[in-house]
Amino acid sequence: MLRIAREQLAAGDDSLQLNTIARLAGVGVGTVYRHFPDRHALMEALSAERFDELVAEARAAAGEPDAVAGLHRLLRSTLACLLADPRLAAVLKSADDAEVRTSAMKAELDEVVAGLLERACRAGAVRADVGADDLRRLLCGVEHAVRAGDGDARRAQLYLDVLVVGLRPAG
Amino acid sequence: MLRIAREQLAAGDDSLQLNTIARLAGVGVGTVYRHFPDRHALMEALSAERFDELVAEARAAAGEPDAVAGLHRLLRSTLACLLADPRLAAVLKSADDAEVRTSAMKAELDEVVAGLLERACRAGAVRADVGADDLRRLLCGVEHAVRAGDGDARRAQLYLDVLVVGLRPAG
Amino acid sequence: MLRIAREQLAAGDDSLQLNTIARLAGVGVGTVYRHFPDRHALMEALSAERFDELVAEARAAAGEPDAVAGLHRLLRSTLACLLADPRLAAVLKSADDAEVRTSAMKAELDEVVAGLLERACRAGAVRADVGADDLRRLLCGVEHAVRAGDGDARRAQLYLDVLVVGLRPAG
Amino acid sequence: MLRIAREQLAAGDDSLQLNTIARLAGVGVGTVYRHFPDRHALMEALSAERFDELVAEARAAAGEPDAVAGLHRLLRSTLACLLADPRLAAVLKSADDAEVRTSAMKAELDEVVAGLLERACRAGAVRADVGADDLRRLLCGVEHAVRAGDGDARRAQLYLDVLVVGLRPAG
DNA sequence: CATGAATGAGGATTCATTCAT
DNA sequence: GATGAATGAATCCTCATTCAT
Repeated sequence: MLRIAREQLAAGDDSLQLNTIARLAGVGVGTVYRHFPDRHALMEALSAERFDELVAEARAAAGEPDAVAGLHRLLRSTLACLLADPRLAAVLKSADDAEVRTSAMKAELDEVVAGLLERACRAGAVRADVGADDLRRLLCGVEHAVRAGDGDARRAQLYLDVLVVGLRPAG
Repeated sequence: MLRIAREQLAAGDDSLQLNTIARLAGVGVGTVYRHFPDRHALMEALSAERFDELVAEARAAAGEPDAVAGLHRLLRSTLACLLADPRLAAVLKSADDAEVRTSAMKAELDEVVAGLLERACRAGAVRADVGADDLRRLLCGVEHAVRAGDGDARRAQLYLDVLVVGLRPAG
Repeated sequence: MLRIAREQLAAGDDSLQLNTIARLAGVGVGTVYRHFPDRHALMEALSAERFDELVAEARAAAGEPDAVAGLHRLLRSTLACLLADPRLAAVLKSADDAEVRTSAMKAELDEVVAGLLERACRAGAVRADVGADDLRRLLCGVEHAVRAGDGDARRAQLYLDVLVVGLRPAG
Repeated sequence: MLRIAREQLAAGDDSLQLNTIARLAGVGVGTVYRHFPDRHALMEALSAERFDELVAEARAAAGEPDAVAGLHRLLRSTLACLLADPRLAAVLKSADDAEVRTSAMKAELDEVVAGLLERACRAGAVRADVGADDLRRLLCGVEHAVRAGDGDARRAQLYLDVLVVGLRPAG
């Protein structure tokens, strides 16, 4: 069922029609509705797996001895995740979650990132007034900027660079 | 008619239904369709005025003797415009325009910004591999980041700061 | 639902609007669309019953010992069917069918008619260069001619007569 | 204006939208409406020229010394006209005319044909119970039959043949 | 007499959602 | 719990027609 939904998205159909998914998945519409009350819930479910990967990546980055290297790794891998799955970006941005698990993962991510940020800050690589939430929003912004143009992948590196430099304490 | 559309948007209705607008404006649906073949055209029309202001601001910023000060002013005013009118941001991002005038204004803006960027680059405030198009996309990204959270206006200043610093030549 | 559609047609409304039918039938529009994707499908469904009768009649006519009498009977009964239900004539004319069943019935009809034609041909009542398809088209033509005037039923007999005579081998 | 309409029809657009014609013709919609109150009037105007040709042909056919040869010529040329211009066929079938001129031409045609028919009848080539009106309707029927299939031109000759033979006194 | 902007009834179609089986 | 037929509000858009200029 999720597989079908993913295939639909991959095929360029962003509408995520529950009816269509049900038909393609060979199950009744009601069944889909039972599992995912609305499209938002479906979206969260769709991105949950990637979200897991994202958190794992973040945790690994936070585990690096060198905080600055860890931060760079975090930024890079997070952006990669966001670009790989637009759904994930949407979930990350959205203020209200359909599933508690999503909220929990967000909190977990923020906690991990906050820890890394603090270390990076003490190392002088990041200004003090930037929090985990800011970082999330800024990364979503970069994702947005990358997506705005044609699919030129080299821009992703440039924009990420701008963010890395921009995060340094001003002066 | 545009007034009604703006009121609708102000009232939180982003759907921009041509039918509804027609009804509220007291004109026939056909009239709306005559003026704006589709929603995109309407959106461009809605933002055209602001776009004018934006270009004027950009021209003023580009006219400043100090290129760096000019650039900062450009970034600040552009972000302000984008935040003031979500439609403008959408038009700025979109790759294909409904009206030629919109494309013309985009070209004009890019030209003005490109000139300023070059000067700022020679002054050492901006890395050489960032073009007018990149700046536009990055600003849209910042707008996105600002909008992502609750309406905390102070974040706008922070994110803009990050962009300004991030644009400096790395190293 | 089909009943309502038939009533509409009987009432002189040839537009077969799916919306109207839904309303009158007391079912949702979607229901009608589920059953009949477009008007053509509805038309085929409407005429399917009569088409059955037509095929049965044709089969009976083909079963007559005297091929010539059978052919006359076939022409007479077919024309009667076409005049009784304009939908049936339309379906018979149309090149592409919505339902496979319709195509199957057409093929069946043609087969039966082709057999009878051959016998009648051998009996000297029909020229050799007229096929089942031609007969179908000619009958539709006669139907058209009958309908062209005011509803003078006597003309039907005359025009059918012209066809019968016209089918004879020239000379 | 008529030229534009004809071009539209030639291009396969049978809708004959007065608005479109006006736009393409570079005149106001009102102007079109002034000349042709409705689509029927336009259609008649469009076919008037052909109708002239048809009447001229009929007159020529009626003028032939040999009534039978004349009748055959009449049938052949009329069918050719009908096949050349679907509008003409529609006008010929329609019971009520928008313009008096159309009715006049119909009357004229019928008169000419009636005369020829009577001569052909006396010559034994046509049954007595077929009038000019019947002939018109039968020819429209043949046109219909020809059009029903793919554009196989050879069928036209066959069906016309069937009509010619069918018109002979039975027996 | 020409114009063409404005009209808005009308018709087609979709799709989220329910609920009896 | 699963099903999927039924629902019908909602939306889109067209186009014949009018009438003030």
